[in-house]
Amino acid sequence: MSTASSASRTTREQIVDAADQLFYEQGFDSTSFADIAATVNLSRGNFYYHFKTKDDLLEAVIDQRLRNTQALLQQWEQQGAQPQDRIRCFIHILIANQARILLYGCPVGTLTTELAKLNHHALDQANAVFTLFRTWLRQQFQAMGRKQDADELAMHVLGRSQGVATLASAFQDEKFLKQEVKRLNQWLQQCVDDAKQ
Amino acid sequence: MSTASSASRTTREQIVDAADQLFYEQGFDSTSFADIAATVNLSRGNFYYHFKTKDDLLEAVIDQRLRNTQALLQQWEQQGAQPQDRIRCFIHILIANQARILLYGCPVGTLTTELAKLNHHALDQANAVFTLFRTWLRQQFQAMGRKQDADELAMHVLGRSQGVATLASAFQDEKFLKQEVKRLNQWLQQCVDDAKQ
DNA sequence: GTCTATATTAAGATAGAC
DNA sequence: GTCTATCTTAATATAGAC
Repeated sequence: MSTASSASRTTREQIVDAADQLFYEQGFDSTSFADIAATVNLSRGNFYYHFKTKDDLLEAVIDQRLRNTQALLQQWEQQGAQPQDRIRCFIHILIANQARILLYGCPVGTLTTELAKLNHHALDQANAVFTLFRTWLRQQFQAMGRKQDADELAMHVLGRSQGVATLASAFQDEKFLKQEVKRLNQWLQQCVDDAKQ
Repeated sequence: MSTASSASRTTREQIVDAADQLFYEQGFDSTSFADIAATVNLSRGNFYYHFKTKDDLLEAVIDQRLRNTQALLQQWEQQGAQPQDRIRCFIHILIANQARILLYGCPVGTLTTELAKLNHHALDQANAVFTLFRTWLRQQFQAMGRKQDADELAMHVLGRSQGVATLASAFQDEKFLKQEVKRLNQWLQQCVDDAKQ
């Protein structure tokens, strides 16, 4: 079996990647093994050699999302000189991922919402992706000097982003998305100015 | 067949009510006819006398939601003396429906998100509920004197509410919900003050 | 590690008696 | 208008050959 550092991905990795994308585009429940098998050119039967159940596959997908999110946050940590610059990196994902957000909403929010309705045991694991963003954002606001209300501000930014993704997707409204990103950046600048006093 | 004004609801009305609630709690796709039939004490077979397909039932549910929303907006129109008071009625549904929002999120946002992923033809109809709120909110901001950016403000309020519902549900966080309602009301007051100048 | 064939289950939908 | 019984389909999951 090849390692993660190998040039070509293992079948297992291909399955997880395909599932990750399809769960985002079609939802977890309505994505069948047949859909995934077709994407990676694999027979349905062979599927179960890699994952015993669909829930096992979901866990692998969420684990991958958790790792990818942590890598992304570390990257932003390098990119932004000031904490407010790093928070702007977060806000900017709405622009960077605009096309997919308009079509499928936020990958984190839509999955947690679906799993909550399905009463699925993997819900806590899916919510952990939100917690990664929340904790990271809180650290940035703390670094900005907002010790008292850093978590409240983190949740505010996270919530605003969720709302933008949901409505932009519902109305297929790129202009709204850009307007709200501008508003969020203005709000953030106000935070910076307030902290300076 | 009894009329809508009859004291006891028709079987059809009972089915729509049960489906309305279950689609909200469990999602449209994962709610089966068996679930609904059990709720209204009806056999699965008899179901098809009232609705030919599950999609027909969905359309009836959304139609009911559209009518209920219009009635709600008319009610708020009466309740609030000033347009800002009426907008506060809208913001206040986050508090009034808090328990259900914490468990199941926003009924409008979660349905449109699900139908978008299912590529369901009833998506436009479901989005029309959003449009009812949007148009009504826009009218209130126009009445406040914000002729130029009334629609942008309406979308902003709608988006903020969506974000609050999504995150409050994910984190089961009543405190966050209340904080954000407070912030939203403060933001609205700022709008009122700006308009007076 | 991958394949084909098949078992199992659940859900949407129909037929026909009452 | 409601019932029971049944059809059909699709999806998860398994068995066993290669």
